[in-house]
Amino acid sequence: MKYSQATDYALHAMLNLVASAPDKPVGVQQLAEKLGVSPTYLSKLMTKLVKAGLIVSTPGANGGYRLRKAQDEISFLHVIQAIEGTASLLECSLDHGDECLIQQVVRDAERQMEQLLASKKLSDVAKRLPATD
Amino acid sequence: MKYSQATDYALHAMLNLVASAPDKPVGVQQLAEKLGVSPTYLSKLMTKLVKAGLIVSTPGANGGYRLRKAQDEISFLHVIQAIEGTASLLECSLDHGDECLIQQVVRDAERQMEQLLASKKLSDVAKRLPATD
DNA sequence: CCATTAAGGACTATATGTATCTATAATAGC
DNA sequence: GCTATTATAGATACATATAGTCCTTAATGG
Repeated sequence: MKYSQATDYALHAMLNLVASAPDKPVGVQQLAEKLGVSPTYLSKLMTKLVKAGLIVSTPGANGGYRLRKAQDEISFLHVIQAIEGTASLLECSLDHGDECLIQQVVRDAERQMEQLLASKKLSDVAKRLPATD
Repeated sequence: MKYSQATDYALHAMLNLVASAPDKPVGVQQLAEKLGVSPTYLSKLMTKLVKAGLIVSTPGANGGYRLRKAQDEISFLHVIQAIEGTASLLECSLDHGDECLIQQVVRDAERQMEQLLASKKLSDVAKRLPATD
């Protein structure tokens, strides 16, 4: 089980936005160049982040993306779920009367992980960053 | 991000083995019937569990599968990793000098989840089971 | 020897992830 | 209003992973 590569791109793109001036939008071109991804592909991922309410986009000349909220209000979980979705890790395929005990265990574990990912904000990592990332 | 359906099958199959007599092997036919999966497909999953050292198989008449260790020594993590593998949740695609901070956060969260999954044994669920599962 | 059962290889189908290209819409600056 | 710039959306293509089938081989018990 792995996160998609898109999630990795998205997280790095978000950190780039954090490192940029908060008032000046960053274009997908610049972002794509830093991450070494194709602009058109990254563009789709950015759109997902927009729809998730994490960033805002402004089209047109001098347009681009910027954070919608403060960097200490955006968690890793926010970004990850914007890309990966919020589906549960394990869906029981059987139908044994009540709730599946196996499913419950896995969901507990999942919640544990999500709790940590929700507590980690972009600012936690950004403050330990050099110039690029 | 989701576990494959195969993981769900494997976990349920293991619990079935736990619920069965410890000396008498259970055939893939019976297991498949209970889980509602095709025997040939389930067979491949069982083989993975064998190779992971969780169960032993005996071919031939009256053959089948049985646990290799006690049920309180087999964790959810064992079963899950036997099917899903042990690859890390997020692999950083960039090469920024030192270790990627994003990756570190995700790995911490992953470890958190694995720790809980490792602490949950088959016996923890088995003792709260009715007849079937 | 024969019936039974697991293991393994080849193969197919479907879904998902990773893109690319083109067209459309919105915005800033002139 | 015109033009350049930039995000959005749709169609398409390709690779990989998942889910599943079928057939053959090997091992075991009676």
